[in-house]
This record gives sequence, C-alpha cells and structure tokens, in this order.
Amino acid sequence: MSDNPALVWFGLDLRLADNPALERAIAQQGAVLPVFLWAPDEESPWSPGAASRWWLHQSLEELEAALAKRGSKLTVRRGPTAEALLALAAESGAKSIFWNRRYEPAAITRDRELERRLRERGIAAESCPGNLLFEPGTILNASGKPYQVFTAFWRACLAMPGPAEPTPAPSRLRAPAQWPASLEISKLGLEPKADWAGGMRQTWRPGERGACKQMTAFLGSGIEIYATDRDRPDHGGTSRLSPHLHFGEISARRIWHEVRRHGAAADSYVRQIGWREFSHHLLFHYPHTPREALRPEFHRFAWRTDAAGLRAWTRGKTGYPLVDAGMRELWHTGWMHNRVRMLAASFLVKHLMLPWQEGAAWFWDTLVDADLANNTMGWQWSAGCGADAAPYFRIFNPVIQGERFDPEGEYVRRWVPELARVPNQWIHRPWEAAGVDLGKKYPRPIVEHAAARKRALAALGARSFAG
DNA sequence: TGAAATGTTGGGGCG
DNA sequence: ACGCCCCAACATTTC
Repeated sequence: MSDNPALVWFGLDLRLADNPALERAIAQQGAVLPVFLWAPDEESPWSPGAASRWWLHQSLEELEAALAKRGSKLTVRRGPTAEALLALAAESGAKSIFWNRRYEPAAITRDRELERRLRERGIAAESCPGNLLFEPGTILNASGKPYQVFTAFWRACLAMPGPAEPTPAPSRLRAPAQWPASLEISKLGLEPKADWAGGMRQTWRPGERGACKQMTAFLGSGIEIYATDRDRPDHGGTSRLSPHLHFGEISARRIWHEVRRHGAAADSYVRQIGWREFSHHLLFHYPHTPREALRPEFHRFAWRTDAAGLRAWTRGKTGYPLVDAGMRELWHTGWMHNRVRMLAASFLVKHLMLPWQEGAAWFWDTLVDADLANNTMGWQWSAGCGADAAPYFRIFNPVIQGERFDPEGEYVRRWVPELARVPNQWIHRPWEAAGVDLGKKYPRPIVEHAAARKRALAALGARSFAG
C-alpha cells in the first residue's frame, strides 16, 4: 500500500476494460489518478479534425461518468504534456505514471522525450502495449524487413501466438486523498461552434458502452454474411466499430477473441482487423508516409491543380451518384462505407488526378474514425503509391460500382435526394435518362468517365514516371 | 479490394 | 444435314 497515487494518462484508450496501463496502476496497490490532457499542437499537422473532436468530447464525458461510477474522477488539463504531467505529479505526490502506447510518429517521439524527463525527476514512467494485436516491429519477413504485402504480413501474424485474453473493467478505483484541480471537458472547446453535429448524434453513441453495444449488435446480426454483405453500402452489414477502435473504446484484443468464437465465418472480419494492424505497422516503419508516397517514383508525379474539382468532390457534387452519396454520408455522419471510400478515393486520384494528400486531409477533418495509420495507408493504396497498392491501371468505374453494389439505388437515394425519382435503371447514370430533369438539381458529371480514364492511364503509365 | 478490350465457345436461326 | 452468321456468355489479356 502506498500513499502516492499512480497516475494513468489516457490517450487513444478511452475505456476501462482491458486497459493495460490502468491495470498496472491498480497493481501498485495505491490510489489511481486518471488524467486526460488536451495537447493538439503536439500532433500537428495531424491534430484531431472537427469530427474527431466532436467524438472525443462525447467519449470523454462517457469516460468521466464511468469513472465516477467507480468512485473515481477524470482530471482534465491542457498540455504541454510533459509540463502537465510533472505538475500533476508534484501536486498529487504521484511517483509513477502509466499510459498505453500510441504508434504515430509524433506520439513515439513525444513518449521517448517524456520518459526521459519523468525519470530525470525520479518518476517511474511506464508505457504499456497500445490498441493493436501485435507490437509494431515484431512482424518481419525472413530478412528482417517489414512486409510490403498484406497477405504475407497477415499470414505471419496468424503464425504468432495470439494476443492475450482481454480483462474486465475494475469495479472500484481507489481515490487519492484529494483530487487535483481539473478543467471541465466543455472548456476544451472540442464541440463545434455552429451545431452541425446533428447527423452524428443520430448515428453514433461514442464511448465504451456504445462500443460494446455496437460489437454485440454486429456479432448478433449475422457476421456469417459479412464476407459478402460488407460490400453493400445499401445493407449496413459492416461492423461500424472503426471510431470506437480508433479512440480505444474497445480493445482490438477483445474483438479478436470475441469474433473468433464465431468460427470460420468470422475470418473475413478478422482479416479487416488485420488491415488495420498492417497500416499501423507500416506507419511505424515508414513515418514519413502521411506526407509522402511510400514509392519514391511518385515523388515527382505531377498531380493536377483543380480547385473547382476538389470542391465538387468534397461537397458531393461530382455528378456520379455513388461518389456523391458517399461524400454526403461522410459530411452528414462522419463516416463512409468502405466500398464507397475506395470509389471516392479512386475518383479523386484517378478521374480528377488530384493529389491523394488533399483527399486524406479532407477525410482527416470529416471522419469520426480519422486515424493516421488507416487514413494514410488507405489513400496511398488508392493512389497506387503505397504498400500492396492498387496498380495504376485499376480505375473504378462509378457506374459499374453503383450497379454492382447498390443495385436498387437505395443508398444513392438516401444521400442524394435530388435523384429520388430517377428509375432504378438510370439511378447510377442519370445523365442518360430521357425526360429526367437534372441540370439544376443535380450536376452533370464534372468529368466524362472514358476520357478521364484515358487521361489517368496515360499519365500514370508514362515510362518516364512509373515505367 | 477493376475495367475494358479481345478472344473463344456454343447455341440457335436461317438458307 | 450443313455452313454461315449472330451474339450471348464466359475466359483471357491488357491497361
């Protein structure tokens, strides 16, 4: 038993169950002091976007309530992180600080410096495994290099001993003799000034309880048909766990174990968790990739400049119904179905030939699941400049994708009401529908598919560039 | 976790 | 019965 509380610094681990840092703090046998620090500058230029901040606000309130129920409290302060932690240690008498690791380049640099400074002051600093299945750096090929191809990477993962079983949330937390001063969560200014979050409130329930509920609903509602249904934006057959995973409201280890109980039917879902794993390991090994293409030949590729095209894309006014539906779903709910993300990304990069970084920046600001590793890998995959990337000639046809994955146009009509009356036959190519009055209500395609395709093939296939 | 062009096959209509 | 054409359906190649 100790008089000195152990400090738990929360980051992207806004949960009490299966939380290694929290467990280590409890194991000290003394009081536990849970802390959240707001220090967005330290993640610049990848500080949380507007949608992420909205989510974070809700999730912090949930965490605060969950702690209160266990006789504890969340202490909230502003950064800089090192100064804030040192101040809290001094005020509370804490001699040890625990946190769960993050794997973004800025977080890794910060952690290293932090550990040095804390130890310098005689404070035990211990970082614990973050929200991944396998620690980055541990999955390497025969020659000790990171995998560049997902299938090989995932096979190597599956050959490893699996992650530990998840642990339950503690039922009580010992409170310190007195609580340090704390900011109100609302004082962090995370919520939007103008209230544009209505669609998000309707769609999501941030926080650990929401995450558990979502996982239970997903597992109970036919993970068996996930393999095929996940490609149907009109069916809602995906897990929708991505924002919960990003904020660590549920642990990847827990998902791994819960899902695998469902046998072989769940393999294709676990594989998606594998892609998340892959992206985090890639970011760990190639920290420059949020800015720059992994494949160096792309450094000199001349992307176009087209402010009007970019605006049309962000607003969901490209004239291609499935692309526009996706971009509007994103704007309204902070999320987009993955099949449609691939199409929207392909459209920006191949049809408009705008730099993938512009798309990544927009997604970063608007997605509630914005995650540096996933976002970076996804965009580089789409642009063909990353690991296991789509080859340059893989260009999605928005009409065919629509007819294949939203055959009745139900998804399109939900998000693009201007097209509500267009018959199924024309729903993905309304410009060909005779007697349907578009133009004013819905734009004609901003680029013609066949011509845009040829342009992209010529530019991306040029010998001087990619060979 | 593509699409389009090109090639091949086989059934049916027809002289 | 046969050759010829057309074309859908499928397979392969190319971008």
